[in-house]
Amino acid sequence: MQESQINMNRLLTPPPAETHHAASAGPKIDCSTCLVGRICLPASLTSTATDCQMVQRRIKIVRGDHLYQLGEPVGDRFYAVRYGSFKTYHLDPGGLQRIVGFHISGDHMALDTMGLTNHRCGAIALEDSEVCEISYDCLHARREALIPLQRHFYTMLSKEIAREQDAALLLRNTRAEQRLTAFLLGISLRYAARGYSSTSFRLHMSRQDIADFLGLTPESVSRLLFGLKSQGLLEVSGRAVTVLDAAGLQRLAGGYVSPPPADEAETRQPQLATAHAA
Amino acid sequence: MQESQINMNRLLTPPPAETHHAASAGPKIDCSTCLVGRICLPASLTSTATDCQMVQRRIKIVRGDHLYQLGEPVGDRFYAVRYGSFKTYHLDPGGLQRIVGFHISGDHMALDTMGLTNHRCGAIALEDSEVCEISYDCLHARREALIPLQRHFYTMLSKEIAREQDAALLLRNTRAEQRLTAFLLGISLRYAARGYSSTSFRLHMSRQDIADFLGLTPESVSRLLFGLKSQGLLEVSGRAVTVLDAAGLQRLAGGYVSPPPADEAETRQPQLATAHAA
DNA sequence: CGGCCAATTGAGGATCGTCAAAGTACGTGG
DNA sequence: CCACGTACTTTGACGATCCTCAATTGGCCG
Repeated sequence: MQESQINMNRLLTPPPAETHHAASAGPKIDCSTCLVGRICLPASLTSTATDCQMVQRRIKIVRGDHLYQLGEPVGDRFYAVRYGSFKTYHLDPGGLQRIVGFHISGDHMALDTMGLTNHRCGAIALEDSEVCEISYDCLHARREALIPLQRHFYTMLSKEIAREQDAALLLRNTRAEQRLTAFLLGISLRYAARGYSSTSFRLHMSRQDIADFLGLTPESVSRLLFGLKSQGLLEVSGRAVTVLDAAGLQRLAGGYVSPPPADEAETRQPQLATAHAA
Repeated sequence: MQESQINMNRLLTPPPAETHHAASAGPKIDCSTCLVGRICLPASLTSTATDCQMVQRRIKIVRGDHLYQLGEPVGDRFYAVRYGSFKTYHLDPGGLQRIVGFHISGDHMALDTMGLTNHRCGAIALEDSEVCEISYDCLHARREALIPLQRHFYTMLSKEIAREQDAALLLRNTRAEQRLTAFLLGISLRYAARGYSSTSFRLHMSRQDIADFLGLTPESVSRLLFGLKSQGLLEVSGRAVTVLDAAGLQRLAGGYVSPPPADEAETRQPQLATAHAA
């Protein structure tokens, strides 16, 4: 966590009503007087938020600095942007930084970490900014007191978000062949995790559905499958698929898997590999 | 909700241990004997799940039938696939069905509806399948008793998922120009919602970041911006943007917006259009 | 003023979509 | 059991989109 007091590049950032000039842990932070309160929180909840000290402190981040690092342990908190803007990113399988999204005032960040132990994304300030740090404690008596079932529920939600992020990552950064390969490998892995054969399975969806999911056309899917067949990587007959060379497919997929298995993909270690520019 | 007793296309679906042949609301459903229990739930939680009657009933769905419809009101429940497979879809701005994802045994569905009132996606069985219906009630004493702050928190998470889904939708189905336009309009809308000018603003991120986020190259972004400029739709100078013809941009974006504003995109009414089966 | 990074511009080419048609699987009905 | 119709899948030719590579311009900071 970084803080600072310098401020520049303030084209769109009106000076906040009253700013504490460091990570301020003042007695009580009043959400009802916050200029972005109506975006960040329903009006009916601002007084509640103030009462239970939802915002524990405000943090200033200098342009270019991290609010939180990728892989960093998650504290029991998330953030709301008070002013300024951020980008969040994660690393693709090649270890390159890839944008997940942009966040401006009123937006929330690190919501996807609720059920995780480490940050999946890093957050960098695009300009000098300030965020409100919000603790989960105000939402539950105490996080440690969460019943395991609830905890698991949160984890599921976080992974749902992670799944969508990974799907978007794949769509943004890969070519058709790589995308399809990653898709097939994903299916294979998921079946394997459930005790089915990972090398011989049936695609229950149509080519149209696969194409749609991968941002392609059915014709392309068909041609690409033929291509993989020609390379001796798999056997395809209609919807029946047999993986012949899993390692070869892995190589083609280049570390991507889509969609990730439902519950078995823990915080993955981004391993460095061949780097290719955008 | 549909149920049936016929079963076919069972290439990958071993007969579940003991199957109730309709939507069965038997006294207690035992998760510890379920074959997918280890995928769907941590082993340490299966007995807890059984005790608090987490799974209220099991539902059979015939191939091609909906588990839930798009736009349908959300009951306080979500689903786990017991066997079979599903696709989830939503409609693009043109009203066409677009795949969100595929789900096989052990996967969860409708998790993204926790904080919503209506289903954002429809779910269709790709083969004869069975799901476990799980109530939120086991996670909290009673959903109605949720404190407003918690409710809002859930809503935020759901919208986070929705945001990611929409981003993926955009990436899959649009061309570069449409994508960039949708991006700019999204920025504009978000600024407007925060009281800033929606017609004149500054892009705080680099062209590289924009390109990365949209699955393009910086060169393309640059060219496309020039194109929009040539069409008289906006004025660009470095990172400063002035929208000249918002209506024209809307037309180009074709109903897409990326990313959706943080909190103002409520449950959209899906208009029925061409439907095509699995 | 000079250096560095970001942004632009240009030329060429690979990828993948579009359109059209033929082939195949599957379920239905005779 | 076989014929038929429908929907899905494959195959082919062509073209647009967008990436790649390279060089130039512009802006910001020391």
